[in-house]
Order: sequence, then structure tokens, then C-alpha cells
Amino acid sequence: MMDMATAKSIPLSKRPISDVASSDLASVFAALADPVRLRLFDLVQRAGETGVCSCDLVEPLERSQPTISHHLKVLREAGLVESRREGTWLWYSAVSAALDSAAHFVTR
Amino acid sequence: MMDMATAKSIPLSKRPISDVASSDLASVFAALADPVRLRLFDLVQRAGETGVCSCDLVEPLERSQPTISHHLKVLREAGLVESRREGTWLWYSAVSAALDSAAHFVTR
DNA sequence: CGATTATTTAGATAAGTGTCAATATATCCA
DNA sequence: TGGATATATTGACACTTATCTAAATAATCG
Repeated sequence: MMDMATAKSIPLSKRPISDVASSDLASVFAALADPVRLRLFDLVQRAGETGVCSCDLVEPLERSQPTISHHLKVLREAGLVESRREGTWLWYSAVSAALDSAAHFVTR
Repeated sequence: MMDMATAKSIPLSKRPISDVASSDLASVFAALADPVRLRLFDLVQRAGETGVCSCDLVEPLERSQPTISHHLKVLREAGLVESRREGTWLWYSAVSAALDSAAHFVTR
């Protein structure tokens, strides 16, 4: 067995991505891997703190209301957006820290 | 019609992502949306300029050799990696600019 | 050439995904 | 309570994807 005093270890930050980490990260990328969903997230993100009413997302994306609802659910479950109810409407806003791991991976 | 002299336009950089752009970007994300492929790309990227022989990618990922070959093809077609032949072996290396658009999108 | 080794392709299968129409649920308001 | 509007769920469909085994192709070397 290797002498503990002389054993080398790779810094955490420089180690290959782990099995678990890759699955987590991959699901973030998966949420962005559809053109409609990407535009959806882009629109929500642009709406800032206030967010945007989901009723205003159907028309610009030229998909049915259930389809938009489905995509918003995917984004929500991926932790990329969150929603708050305002009467009959739902307002969606981007979760700011959600892309941190993706950003870290994707920038060298 | 609106007077040209007073018409406002949104700077290109602040406009919602276009239909075409979203499809292009989405396919980059799609290439990273699988855990095996993500680890694969990570390993290739770590190998730097020299790259890594694809024969050394099968064992760490615990998938059959044809499955690894398939994933490398996906990464190659997405422009994320490139390969050069060295005798019977293929050496893969990361294409450095490939993630630029993704990085731009993902860093607010 | 023929054997050996690396990689790709083909074919099969099980599971996942994007979409829609129809329906259900939730909320507001008169 | 009941109508109107916003959103979610269901069920169906076509299409894609991740994986494997088996077979084909490519390159090296004796």
C-alpha cells in the first residue's frame, strides 16, 4: 500500500466529473436541449424579477397551450424557473443560480 | 407608419433568441444532455491538445465499445470534438470554440 | 495475403420525448 | 352557485434515443 505521507491526490476541482455529478448536470442541459424550451427560458429570463405571465408565452412560441404548460413544467422541475400565482394567472421567473453548474462546466 | 427618425430598435444583443439560433444552441445542449456523453466530453477536454485515444475511453465509462463510438460520433457531429487518426487508433480532442455560444447563453 | 486489432455500421429493442385535442382543475366575479 | 378564463392533466401518436450483439470495414504487420 502507498505511504500516506507521500501519496498524491488530484485537487477536487481538477478531477473528472463524477457519475452523479454528470447525471445532475446532464439534466440541466437536457432542459435546455429543446428549441422551444430554450426560447421559453430566454423569454422568462428577460422578464427579470417580475417575471412573465405564462398566458403571454403561448402566442410567441406558436405551440398549443398544453405544450407550453408541459415545457414550463420541465423547466420548473429542472430548477430553472419558478412560478407564483397571481389570481388565475401564473407568473414565471428565472432562478438565478440555476445555471451556475452549467456555466462552470461550459467555461473552460 | 412609424417615423423612421424616431423609431426605436432593440440592440441585437438584447433581442430574444431567434428561431434558428435556438435550434443551433439547443443541439449543442442536446449533445451534453446525456451523462455518458458529458463524462466522455469531460475526459476528452482534460486530455488537452494531445487528445485521448478512444480505446482508453471505453473502460472508464462502463459501456460497450460501439456505444462509446456512437456517443463520440454525436459529439463530433455537434462540433464539440474532433478526431485524428494515428495508425489504427483515433485520437479525440476538444474543439475549444465549440462551447462559446453555450457559454454566452448560460452566463447571464 | 492473412491474422490481428481498432473502429464503425446494422439491426433490434426498450424507453423517452414533443406535440396535440379533449378533458379536468383552479380561480375569480357577478 | 354558476359562468368565464387560465392552467394542468390525460391519452394518443409519431419520432428519437441509448444500448446491446453481431457483423463489416480499416489499418498494421509478419
